[in-house]
Amino acid sequence: MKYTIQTLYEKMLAEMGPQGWWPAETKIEVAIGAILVQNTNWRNVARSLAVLRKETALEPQRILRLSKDKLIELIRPSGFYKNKSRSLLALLAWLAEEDFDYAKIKRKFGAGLRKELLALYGIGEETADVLLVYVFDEAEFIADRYAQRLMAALGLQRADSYRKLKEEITLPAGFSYQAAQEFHGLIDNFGKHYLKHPADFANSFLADATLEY
DNA sequence: GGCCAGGACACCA
DNA sequence: TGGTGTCATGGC
Repeated sequence: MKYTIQTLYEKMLAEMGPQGWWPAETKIEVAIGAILVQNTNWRNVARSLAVLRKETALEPQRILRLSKDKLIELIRPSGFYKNKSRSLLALLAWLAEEDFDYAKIKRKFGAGLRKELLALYGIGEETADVLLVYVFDEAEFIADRYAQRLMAALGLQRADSYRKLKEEITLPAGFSYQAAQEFHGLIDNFGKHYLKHPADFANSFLADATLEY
């Protein structure tokens, strides 16, 4: 079976259903989680968010007022706490410049928003795209490891790095940010179930699928 | 008990 | 540009 990005998304959604990939009540919670989850199991992130919530109610201004050592203590379960505490403060301070008004920030930077995010310490391509999709409501393709593995399994040649895949894949016109959110959740959960080992893919509903883009 | 997860950065050639 | 070492916790 041959798929386009659009029909692949529809197929995965039909087979797997909505994933509810990012468990968060607010956008600031997504932003915090996006930093903490870098190369880390979500289970560990959930621990950090729980204690962080107890201490600060996840109010960014309260987090910004924490001492460095206190912040490190709170996010410790997520690992890489030295880097992540610095990243978190950088992102929150940047968002605070516009009072966490995400629409205003979008208007301010326009198409340059991604580059602005990348300039912040600790925010690379994947985290930048995650923030664009889940915080700034933009339809971006998140070319993470699971996406790379999936697209490679579907026959895509240049899918072996974030940037290569990002250049290869363009979301269809009219693809909504909600669809981009869901697509990412579908891809990552598909990967967890069917791409842990190369042979698993053969048992999936995409076993005979190829991507025609 | 080693391996790895919902990455990014510094350093090197 | 691309490859490697480092950062760290907790589950399996």
